[in-house]
Amino acid sequence: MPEGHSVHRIARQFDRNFVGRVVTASSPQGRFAGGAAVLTGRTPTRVRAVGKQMFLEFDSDVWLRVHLGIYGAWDFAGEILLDPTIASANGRMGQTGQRGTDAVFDDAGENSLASIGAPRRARGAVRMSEQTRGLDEDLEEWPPAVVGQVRLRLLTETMCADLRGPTACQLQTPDEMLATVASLGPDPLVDDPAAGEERFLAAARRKPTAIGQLLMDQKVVSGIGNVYRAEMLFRARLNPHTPGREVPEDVLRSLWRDWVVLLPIGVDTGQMMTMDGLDAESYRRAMASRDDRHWVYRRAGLPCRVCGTAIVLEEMAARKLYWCPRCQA
DNA sequence: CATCGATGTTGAG
DNA sequence: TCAACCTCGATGG
Repeated sequence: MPEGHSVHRIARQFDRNFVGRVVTASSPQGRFAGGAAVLTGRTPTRVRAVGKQMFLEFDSDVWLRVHLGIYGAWDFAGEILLDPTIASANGRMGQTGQRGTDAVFDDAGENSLASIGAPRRARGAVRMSEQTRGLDEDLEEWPPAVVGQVRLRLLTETMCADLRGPTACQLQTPDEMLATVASLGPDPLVDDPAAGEERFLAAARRKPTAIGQLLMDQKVVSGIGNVYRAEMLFRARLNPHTPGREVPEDVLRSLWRDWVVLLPIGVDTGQMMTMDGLDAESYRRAMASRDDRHWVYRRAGLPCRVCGTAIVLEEMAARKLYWCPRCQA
């Protein structure tokens, strides 16, 4: 489920909490036992996020590549050092350095600092109920009990990161990591924006493929998923079926520049906020509820926020596509 | 309790 | 084009 913004947020958490600290790695589920054995005793040295993929380097010259796919998520627990550059949507950002309680039990779902990736609303709720029953803080387990299917657990003295449900979790050599990165389209937070714009333009122009599919193609541009795709097309008032080669160059450039704007907002807020020009009350509502956050995504049959026409839902390349047939005619 | 669906990608046919 | 992958919260009976 995570689009590019989530991966950059996760990378920042690893940079803050794991880089420079020796880890113990394990695969409670067993499906990454070999990789965990290789990582144990090593120290993360740096982290890269490109599009929807994260690369964590360990000494020496071992890279962990993780792609969360549609189900994956990282759960963090322990004395989480919050990254000062990212905010928590529910305002608990300021409560740093606490084990368990606030950060872990944050129930903000996709916005939670404790769980980034697929929404994990109930996880926090479950533990909340235990706490409500009077769970003594001293009895909190460390390391935390494994819950569910954990592919990879990375443990430092103070932090625990559990990876579950990834599409990809593998070790790479430096060359393999570089080859993977080279296969990906430009990412506004990795590439120089001007250079990225040219790369995007070169990959999208002259293509017979619908722009709605090109935006989802990670070789064309990195990090855009189904939500940002639909929203960016609406913001550009562009028909999703327009072949890339028929999209005017200045419109293609504006699509890239819109991604340059939207991605950092997503990284900073933890939400795919794609509406702008809102008054204070509308903005508050949009940040509070996903139903009020988007122009067209998940709004099938509802009136377009601009023209009132019913939002269309159709399948494009086996993914749900939402758009306004009037605004995006 | 069973079934469905999701912010994704790969590879077979 | 479509099934498979993989996890779990939401939904419905």
